[in-house]
Amino acid sequence: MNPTIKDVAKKANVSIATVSRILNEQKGYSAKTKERVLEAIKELGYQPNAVARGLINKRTQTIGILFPDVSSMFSSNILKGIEEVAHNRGHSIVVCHTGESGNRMMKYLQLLNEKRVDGIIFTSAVITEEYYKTLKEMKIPVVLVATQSYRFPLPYVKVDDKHAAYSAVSYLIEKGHREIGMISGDMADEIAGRPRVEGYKQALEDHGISFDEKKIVSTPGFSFENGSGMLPKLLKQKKDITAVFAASDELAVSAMSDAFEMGIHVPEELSIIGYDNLKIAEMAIPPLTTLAQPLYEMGKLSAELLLDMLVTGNTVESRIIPHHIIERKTVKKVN
Amino acid sequence: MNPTIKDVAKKANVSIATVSRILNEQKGYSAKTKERVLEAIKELGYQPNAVARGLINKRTQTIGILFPDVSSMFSSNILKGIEEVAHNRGHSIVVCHTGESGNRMMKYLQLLNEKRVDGIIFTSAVITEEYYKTLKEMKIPVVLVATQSYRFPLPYVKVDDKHAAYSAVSYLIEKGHREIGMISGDMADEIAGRPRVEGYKQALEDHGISFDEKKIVSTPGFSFENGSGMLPKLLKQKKDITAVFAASDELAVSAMSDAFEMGIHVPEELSIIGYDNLKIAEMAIPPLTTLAQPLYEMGKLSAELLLDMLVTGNTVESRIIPHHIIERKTVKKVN
DNA sequence: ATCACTTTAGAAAACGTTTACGTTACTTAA
DNA sequence: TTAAGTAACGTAAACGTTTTCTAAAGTGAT
Repeated sequence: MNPTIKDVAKKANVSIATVSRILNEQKGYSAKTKERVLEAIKELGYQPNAVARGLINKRTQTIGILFPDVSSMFSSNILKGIEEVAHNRGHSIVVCHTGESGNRMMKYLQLLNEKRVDGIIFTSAVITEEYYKTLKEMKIPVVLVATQSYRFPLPYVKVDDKHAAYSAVSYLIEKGHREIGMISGDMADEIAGRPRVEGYKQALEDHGISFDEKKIVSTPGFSFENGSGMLPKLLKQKKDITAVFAASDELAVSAMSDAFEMGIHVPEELSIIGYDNLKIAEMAIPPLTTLAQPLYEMGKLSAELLLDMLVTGNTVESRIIPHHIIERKTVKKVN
Repeated sequence: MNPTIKDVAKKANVSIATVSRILNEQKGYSAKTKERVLEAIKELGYQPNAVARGLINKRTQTIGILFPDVSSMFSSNILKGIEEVAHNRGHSIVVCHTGESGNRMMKYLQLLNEKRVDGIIFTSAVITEEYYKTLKEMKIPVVLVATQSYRFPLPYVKVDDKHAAYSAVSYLIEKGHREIGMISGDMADEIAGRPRVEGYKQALEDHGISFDEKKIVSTPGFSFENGSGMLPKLLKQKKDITAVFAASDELAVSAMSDAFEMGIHVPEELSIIGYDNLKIAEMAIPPLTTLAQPLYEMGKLSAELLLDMLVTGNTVESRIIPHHIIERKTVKKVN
C-alpha cells in the first residue's frame, strides 16, 4: 500500500499533525523537525492522498467540463485552453461528452455532483430549466463558454455572434461583393444560428443591399456533413451570387468541396468566408479566410473566471471576446 | 450543505448502515424499510459522496489520460473513444496535456497518483525509464494507445506501423506507381517514424523497386506546419516522382497545399496517400486517400482493456489493430 | 527565580462512507 | 415449547487527511 501520513509521522517521530502542518506550509514546528519529516517523506516516497484531503476540505481541486462533442476541433481547442490554466492553478479536469442532443447531460451532472467537483464549465449547448435547476442545487460556480443563456443568469465567455457575422459580411461588402449568400447552420439555434443570420441581414441593410430569402440556405447543424450539397442548393436558388458567408469553417470547407466538384474556382469565381478559424481553415486549399473566434483563449479565460469565482466566492462578469477576421485566400476583391 | 447519509438515516429512522446497504444493493433489510429510505433519499435529494466512498473503497472510479496534445484531431478521436466506454462502465476520466516534449509528464504522473486514479492510459509518447518507474510504483493498470514500449512490458493498442506503411506503399505500387517519394515525419521516432519508413522500404524492395535516399524527406514532426515546404524539397531532390506517401494526414494535406501552390494537380500529376484518416482527410480537396488507423475504436478498446485489468486484476494482452486503406481521390492509376 | 508570552508539538474530533461484528426478532422443525 | 437457524438491523471502527484545542517547553524581561 501507499505510505500514509501516519507512516511518515512514525518514521520521523512526530505526530501526524506536525507532518500535516509541514506539508501545508503552516507554522508550528522547528527547522530540525521539518528536516526530519521531509527526509522521512522522501525515504518513504510518500504522496498525500488527495481523496482524503478532498473529504475533509470539501474541495476536490477538480472541475468538470461538459462538451456536446469532445472530438470536434471546436471543442478540443477550448479544452486545451481550459486544461492549461486549470492545471497551472492546481486543478484537474474531468471531461464529459454529453452528445449533440445532450441526452447524457443529466447523468453527467449527477456524476459531477457525486464526485464533488469544485466547478463546472459548460460548452456550446443551451441550458434548460432542468439543467439550471440541478446546477443551482449543486451550489458551485458555473461558467459557460461559446454559449450563453438568455433565461438564466450564468456568466459566459463568447464572441458577439451577431456582431461577428456582421463583420464578416461587411468585409465581403468592402471587397466589392453585393450578391452575398449565406449557409447558415441551424436557424432555430438561438446561440449560433439566429444571431449570425441577423448579423448577416443587418450588414446587408446597413450597406443598402436588400435581403432576399433565396440568398440563404440553412442546415441542421454546423458540421462538414451538414454542409454537403448546400452550395449547389444555394446557387440554384440564386445564381448570381459572388460570395458566401458560411456560419462555420466546416460548412465553408464543405462549400469549397462542392465548388470544386462543380468546377467553380475559389476565389476567382466565388468568394467564401468562414467562421471559427479552426485548424482546417489554414489547411484548406486555398486557405480559408474566416472570422476567428479565439477558442483557445476563450477556454483559458473561462477557466480563469471559474477559478476566480472559486477563490473569491463572488460571481463574475460575463465576457464578450473580441473577434477578428483572418484574411487568407478565399475572398477576392471584385468591382 | 449537501445532505449526508446520516441525514437520510435519521429521516428514515434507520441506521446509516442500512442506508448504505440499500444504496449498494446488498441485502439485510425489508421491503418496507427500503421504501422508507428511498423516499427519504428522494425528499432530501441525497446524492452519495463519491470522495468519501473513494476513501474507504480505495477506488475512485476515475482514470487518468495523458496526451501530448489534447487539441489535436488525433488525440481527440482517441479521447472520444475512451470517454465513451469509461463512462459507460462507471468511470470518469481526467485528461492531462503533457506537451509535445513531455515536460509536464512527471508532474501529471504525481498528480494522478495523489488523486488515486484507478488506472492510466498513455498516448503516443515514449515511456522513459523514469516514467515507467513511477508508473510501476503506483501499482495501477496502465495501457498504451497508439504507442508501445520496446523496453517495458506495458500492454498497448495500436496498428502495426511498419505493416500499415507497407500496405499504403504497396497500394501505390499496385496503382502503377514506381517512383514513389515519402514525407516521413521524424525518423528518429521509434514508434511512428522509423517503422513507417521501414514499411516503405520493404514494400519497394518486395516489388523490385530500388530504394533511393533522395526519395525520402523527413520532418521534425507530423503536423501540417512541419510538412510545409517538404514537397518542393522532395521534388527538387528527385523530380520524376509520381506519388508520395505521407506519414500523416497533416503532412499529406500540407503536401497538397504545396502542390496547389506549385500548380501541380493532385491526383492528375501527382498521387498522394496519407496516414491516419483524420477528419481533414475527408475534408481535403480533393478528398485524401489514406491509411486509416481506427482511432476512435482504439480509444474504446484501450479503455476496455484497462477496465478489464481493473476488475480482474490480471494483466492483459496487447492488441494490434487492423488497418485499412480508405480510397478517396488523391491517388490515380498510372501505367 | 518568577512571570508572561510565544513557539513547538500532540491528542482527538471531524469529513461521509463501507463493513465486520453483534444483537435482536422472526421462522421453522421437532 | 424450545432449539436452531436466518433475516433485519445497529454499533463502531476504519479509510487518510486537516484542524481545534491543549499542554509542554522555550524565551526574555524583571
